Amino acid sequence: MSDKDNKSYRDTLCLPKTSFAMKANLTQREPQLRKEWAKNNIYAKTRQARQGAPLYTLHDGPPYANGDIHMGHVINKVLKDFVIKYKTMTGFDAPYIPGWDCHGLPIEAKVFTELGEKAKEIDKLEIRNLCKKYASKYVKLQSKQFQELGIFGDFENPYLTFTPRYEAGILEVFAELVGKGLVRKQLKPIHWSIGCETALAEAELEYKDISSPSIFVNFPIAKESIEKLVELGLIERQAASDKSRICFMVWTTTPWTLAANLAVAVHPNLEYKTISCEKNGDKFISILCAERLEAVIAAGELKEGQYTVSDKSVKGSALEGLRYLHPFVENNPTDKDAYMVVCAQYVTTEDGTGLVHTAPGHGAEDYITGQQYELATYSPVLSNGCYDDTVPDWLRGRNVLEVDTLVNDNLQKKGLLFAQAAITHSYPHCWRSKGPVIFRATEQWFVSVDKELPPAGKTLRELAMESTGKVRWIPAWGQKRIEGMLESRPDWCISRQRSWGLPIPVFVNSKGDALLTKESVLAVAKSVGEKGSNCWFTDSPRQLLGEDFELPAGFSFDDLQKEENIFDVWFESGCSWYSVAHKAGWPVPVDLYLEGSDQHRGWFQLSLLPALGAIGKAPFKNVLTHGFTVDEKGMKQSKSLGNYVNAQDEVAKYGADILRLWVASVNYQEDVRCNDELIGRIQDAYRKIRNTLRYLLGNIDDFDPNKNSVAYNDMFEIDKWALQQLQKLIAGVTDAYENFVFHRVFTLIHNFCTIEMSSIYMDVLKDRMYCDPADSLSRRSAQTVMYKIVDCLVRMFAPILVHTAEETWSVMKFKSADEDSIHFAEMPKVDDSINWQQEEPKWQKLMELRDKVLLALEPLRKDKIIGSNQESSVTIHCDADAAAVIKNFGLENFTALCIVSEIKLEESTTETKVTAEKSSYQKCQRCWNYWPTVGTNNEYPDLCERCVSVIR
RNA sequence: GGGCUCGUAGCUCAGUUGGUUAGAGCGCACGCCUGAUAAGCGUGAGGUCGGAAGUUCGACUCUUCCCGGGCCCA
Repeated sequence: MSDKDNKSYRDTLCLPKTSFAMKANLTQREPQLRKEWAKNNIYAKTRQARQGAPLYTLHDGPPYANGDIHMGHVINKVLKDFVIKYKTMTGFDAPYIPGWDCHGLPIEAKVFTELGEKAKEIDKLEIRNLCKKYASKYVKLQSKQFQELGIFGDFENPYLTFTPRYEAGILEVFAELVGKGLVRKQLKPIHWSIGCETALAEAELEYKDISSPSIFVNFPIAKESIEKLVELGLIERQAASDKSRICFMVWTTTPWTLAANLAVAVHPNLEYKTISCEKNGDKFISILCAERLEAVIAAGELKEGQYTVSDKSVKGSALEGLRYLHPFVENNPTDKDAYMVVCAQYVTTEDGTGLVHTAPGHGAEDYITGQQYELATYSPVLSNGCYDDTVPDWLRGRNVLEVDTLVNDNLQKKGLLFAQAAITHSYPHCWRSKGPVIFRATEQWFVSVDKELPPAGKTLRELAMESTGKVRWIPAWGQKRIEGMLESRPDWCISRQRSWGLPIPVFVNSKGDALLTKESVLAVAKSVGEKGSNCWFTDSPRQLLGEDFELPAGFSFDDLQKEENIFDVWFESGCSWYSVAHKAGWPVPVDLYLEGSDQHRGWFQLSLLPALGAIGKAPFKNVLTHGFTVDEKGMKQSKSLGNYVNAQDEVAKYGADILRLWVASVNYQEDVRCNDELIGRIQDAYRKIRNTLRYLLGNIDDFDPNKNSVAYNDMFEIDKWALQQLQKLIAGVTDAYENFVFHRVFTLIHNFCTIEMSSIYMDVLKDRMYCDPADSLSRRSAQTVMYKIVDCLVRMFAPILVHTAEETWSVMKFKSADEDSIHFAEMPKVDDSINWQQEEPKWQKLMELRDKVLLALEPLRKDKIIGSNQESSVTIHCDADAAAVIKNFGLENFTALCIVSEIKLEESTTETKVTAEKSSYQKCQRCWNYWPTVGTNNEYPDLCERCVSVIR
């Protein structure tokens, strides 16, 4: 038999035929598909297709409009797209309105950097316009990059936080909070540039090493507190009455802040001792942390014998409440308590004395401690860096950066300066004036979280804590996390002293009274909604509020100034549930917020608070979070570490569907390991799915479901099995999608393609599909099933492999639904008439037997007795049970299932055993089976009976 | 330093309320096929479940501590 003859039989076979290419060529095919989608307005059409259907609202959290998108964006947006597409395919009207966070310092800072020297001459409005331009540029860029991932949405009409409509919404929410009395003004220390006389944000600080004074200062303890120390046993009674001065020893590197000292902080759990010594003729007993003794002795250059240390020690908590005298301020300048020991967790033993000089008006931690102990936020420093009149006269009007020597001399004279030196340390400087930055308390606007608000009479914090139980958090620990944050969060400082943002609409009169009422805010909201927030800078108060606005008592338009604070951008994005969702007509709470787990503190919390304040409800029903991308070792990714994965590069290299499949393959609830290799590996899985489709499509090329379908009951057993497996798959995939467990969708589909399809069903089917007559029941039975499988598979992975699904849909000759795009189609549902559970035990036994058969062939193959399975003849020595299973199934069917030429059954009492040998029959040159009928036909001596009948 | 969280084969994932020799797919190795062919099939080797201690008759599953990550704070 020559090759040529073989060829002639080849032509009598029904081999797979399809235009669906094996090679995906995603990077070229995908852009073409997207062009088609754009041309056909795919998103608008999806919405039309679901008009009137129940809404499913996923509200997009706005990414910051700066820079290229990265892998974090990819995960976030692709997950959202999975949800939107899945919900659409299950019959919901699932709109997606993408948004961008456009205001804020990073953009303003970039614009300043780009301007360079020119920045100083440019006015606020011009800066704002440049910022708007900058933000718009990146909105456009990111929008394009998102769409390149195959994401559908209203990218023509995204929400941008700088638009008048959005800004007005923020003010409308703010008005509610104002109306409920939640907004108040309070002093708070912030970074202050003396050179620029302006507040600075963290991002505007440059850290430089400078030399600062390092001084150890004794704060004399008040008489009544000395008595307590005696009671504690830390001070001996005799010592208390002799001429020693008993002090708390503190350490500082900013002597100028001593003028604003209001407290001394200790760590409640550290041990404190006394050191007694004589220095410069003064006798001291100083209290300090036991662990710092050695360092302090060294700093004071005390020699052995010049000092004694107490044996007794007390915990810091025992010192709480003890009082001292300020070293140079005679009377407490504030209207609140001062000059006592307080406890703070941040006190360390790394430097200093373990007693921390605390000036609530001049330090972040000091401020928090001050709040806890109800101290004043005392900051006797003017905007130009000079002391005000509340300090001792020898400091008044002096620049705080030039008084270190004065302070030291004063302390020296009083004998309170234990030691002084210089240290070099990193210290923040202003990025523009380059001078050192100070902490200075300024008036800021706050949203109170502990003030009761009408009508419930509960605080925002209480409402927030109650609301978390009503939200479904995915994963569930999100609830604990956000509750922890809500429990401990301070009042929300919503004001910033910048240009690029929405102004806080506060007016002040010359007496310094602020005009901020629900009505005034709503009046400004109207102006802003019409003209945009630039009007705050261009219009007069009268214009902003409107001619008919009724000013409250004490205010007149002739005496009204505008404040120039802007909102914290978090307040802006925290109002999106109103500015976007509510204004789009969606019911609030919306169905789903879906962001990275950092947003528990960020967007989730800061959307929850305004919503509770304004409407008394959380803005979301479900909150789903995902983890962060890390490198292959699980470490944080960064450009500087060199383990950064560039999202654009990956899309360009592999195509969007590969990235999307990768997102679907990982458990996003945890950190996601990610590098080029890991993404590249997903291509294998993609190819398996693609080839499975290709094979199925190739085998139904001549199948018209309307004409050739076979009823379930008339099908071959293995075809029924395949349909049963499909139902099982649909059930699993549906459940996984419903619960947002996309990696289970991936695993289920991938395993289905690999095991049920490729390695079992499609392999078993070859003989029937290729060799039986084209229009035979056996082929039509299998084709009915394969058609159904393609149809269901493509729908099930459509939300993930958006391009490949569309491509598949387009090559399907007979579509089961008359939709132009797979993305309008519906998800398959389980066919309840097919009871797959019932058949499972039977099939499990059959498959186990099949495995035993296949295993028995291996030795023959190894010994080169057979090559393919078809060359073998198998004998199964099986128990009655197994024999029954096989007989019931049909020996012929089982032989086909194993793809061998012959199986003989021999009942045996022992354990089931399979033996195999080379078939004694001849090989049919058409179907390659070794069957007894080969050679029985004279006309075709090289064919089996079946093949003879087919080619006749 | 604090809150939350994660750590099962090379990779991605399963492992119900603690209970037989810890599973799957991929990858890898070896072999087969050459009528899915830059495809397809089979077989096999890989984990003692981050580490230690404890509770228990019995723990990957519970407790404590430690190590190493991540997010958010300080």
